[in-house]
Amino acid sequence: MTLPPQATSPTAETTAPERVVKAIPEATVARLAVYLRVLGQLAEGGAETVSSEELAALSGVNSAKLRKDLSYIGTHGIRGVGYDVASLQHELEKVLGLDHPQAVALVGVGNLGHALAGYGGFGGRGFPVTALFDVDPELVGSPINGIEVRHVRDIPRVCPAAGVTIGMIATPAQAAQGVCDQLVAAGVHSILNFAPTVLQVPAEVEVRKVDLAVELQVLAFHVAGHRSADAGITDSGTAAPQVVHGRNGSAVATS
Amino acid sequence: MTLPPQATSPTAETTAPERVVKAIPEATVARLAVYLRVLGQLAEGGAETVSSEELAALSGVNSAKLRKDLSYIGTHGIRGVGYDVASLQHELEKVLGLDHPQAVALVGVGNLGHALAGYGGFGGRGFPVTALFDVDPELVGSPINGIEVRHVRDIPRVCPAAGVTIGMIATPAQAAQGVCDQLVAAGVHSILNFAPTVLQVPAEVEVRKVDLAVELQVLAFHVAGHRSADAGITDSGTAAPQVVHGRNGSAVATS
DNA sequence: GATTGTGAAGCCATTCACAGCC
DNA sequence: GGCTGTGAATGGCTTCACAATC
Repeated sequence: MTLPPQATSPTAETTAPERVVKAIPEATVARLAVYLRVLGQLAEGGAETVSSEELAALSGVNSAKLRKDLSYIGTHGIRGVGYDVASLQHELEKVLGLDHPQAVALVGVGNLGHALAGYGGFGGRGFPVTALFDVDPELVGSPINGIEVRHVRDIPRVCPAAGVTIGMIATPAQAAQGVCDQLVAAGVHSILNFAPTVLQVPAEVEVRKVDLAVELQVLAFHVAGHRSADAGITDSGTAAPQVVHGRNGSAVATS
Repeated sequence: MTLPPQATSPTAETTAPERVVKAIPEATVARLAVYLRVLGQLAEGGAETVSSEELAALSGVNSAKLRKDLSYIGTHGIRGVGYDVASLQHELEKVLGLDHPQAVALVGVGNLGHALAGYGGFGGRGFPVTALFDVDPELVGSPINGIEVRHVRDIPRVCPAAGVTIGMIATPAQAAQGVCDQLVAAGVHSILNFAPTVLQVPAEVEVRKVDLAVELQVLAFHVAGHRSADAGITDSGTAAPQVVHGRNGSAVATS
C-alpha cells in the first residue's frame, strides 16, 4: 500500500540518486519509534484510525510536530479523518528498518548485561540478541537465556559469522573502548554504549550512549534550580490540552 | 574559590531576580556532566591543567563547543595555558547541584532494577539510592544492597520522609504511569523513566527517559540507510583531528 | 466541519573566526 | 605563540498558521 517513500521535499527532486534515504532529521527518527509503539497499543485496543492530535498526545508531543515528522516519510493520512493505524504501523516499521530484524551482540554480562539480555523482545517484535560476550571465566561457556556466553576475544570471529549489525556494550568503563574497537573491527557500525565513557570511533560508526550518571546529574541540576521556587512555575506558555510532559531530551545521550 | 556563578550574558543584567540560575541550555547541561567525569579521570592521572582542545577530544566534542559550554557557567580558564583541573571540577559540581547529594528512589526491583540498585555510586560520588519499591510480595520486606524493599503503596509516606527528590521508574510499562503519579504526588519532581511508555505529568515535573527500544530502532534506521552504501560516507565535512565520534543524541531520550 | 500537509517564522544550538589575554 | 572567551553567522528543529482535502 501507499507509495514508495518520497523525499517529501517541496521542490521536485531533479537529481534523484538511487534512493532517497536521508533527509529525515535525527530527532524525528527517535520520535518515529515512539509513535510506532503507541500505534501498537492503539491497534491492540482495536482502533482503526487515529488523529494527529490523539496520537501526539499519547506520544507526548504536540500535533504539529507529529504531522511534520510523518511528512518526512511521505505519509498519507486522510484529511478530516486521521491516519489508518495498521498502515501507518507498517510504514514506520519499513522506514526504521524493522522489516528484517537486526542481529544484536551484547558485550558484558554483569548485572546490567543480564538485565539487557533478559529484556528479550523489547516492546514488540524485537532485536534478537544473537551473541553474548564476557571475559569472566565463570560466565564464559555457560548459557544465558539460551545463548552461550563467548569470550570477548572471539568477537572478530563470531560477530561476522552471526551477521551482527548492532553491538551493545555493558562492560565496566575501562574495558569499553577496547571492546568497542573489536566490534568496529568486526564490522559492527552501530553501537549502543552503556558504559560511562566516551567512545572514540571512526566517522562511519554510529554510537548512541545511555548514560545513567549524566541523566541523574541533569535531573539534579533542575532540582537545584527549582529549590526555593514555590509559586513560580506557572509559565508554561500555551495552555496544554490536558496531557503534558516535562520536557524533551531523550537518550539523547549519544556521543 | 572563583567568583559567584554569573549569568554570563553579554548584556549587563539590569534586573537580577534573586539568583540567575537559568540561561544554561539543556544540551549544555548534559555535556557538563560528561566534562566532569573526564576531569575526574584526568585528576586521577595527575593532570593539573587541561586545554579546551584536550578536554574536548576526550569528551567527544569540538573545542569551540566546549568553550562555549563553559562560558555559560562563567569559567575562568587561563589564556595561553588552559583550565585548572581541580577548580573546574568543583565549579561543575556546584553548577550541577552535586555539592549536596540528592536522595533517589527506585521503583521496580526486577532484573533491571536490581542492576540499577547495584550501580551504586555511579561514576564518582553519587546519588544515594535511599528507597526501593516494588509490588512483588517476594521482594517486599527483603533487603537489597542493604536497603529494604517497600511496597509501592508506601511511596506517599516514605518518599517525603526520606527527602527523595529524584525517582527512577524501572517497572513494566503498564505499571509505570501509576507509579509516576504516586511519585509526583509525593513531591518528586524529577523522574528518570526506564519503562517503555510515555509518561503524562504536570508541567513542573521533569521527566527524562531511557528507552532501549527507541535507541535500538534509531540504530536500525542507520543500518538500513547504509546498506549497499560502500564508498559513500566520506563526507564528514571538516577533517577531524584524530578523534571523532559517530554523532550526538544522548539519552536524548526524554519525553 | 474536521483534519492533514507544509511554507514561513521563530527559536535553540553549533560552528566560525578573531579579539583579548597570558 | 598559544589558548581562552565570545559576538556573529550558520544550521537544524520546532511551532505557527492556514490552504488543501476529505
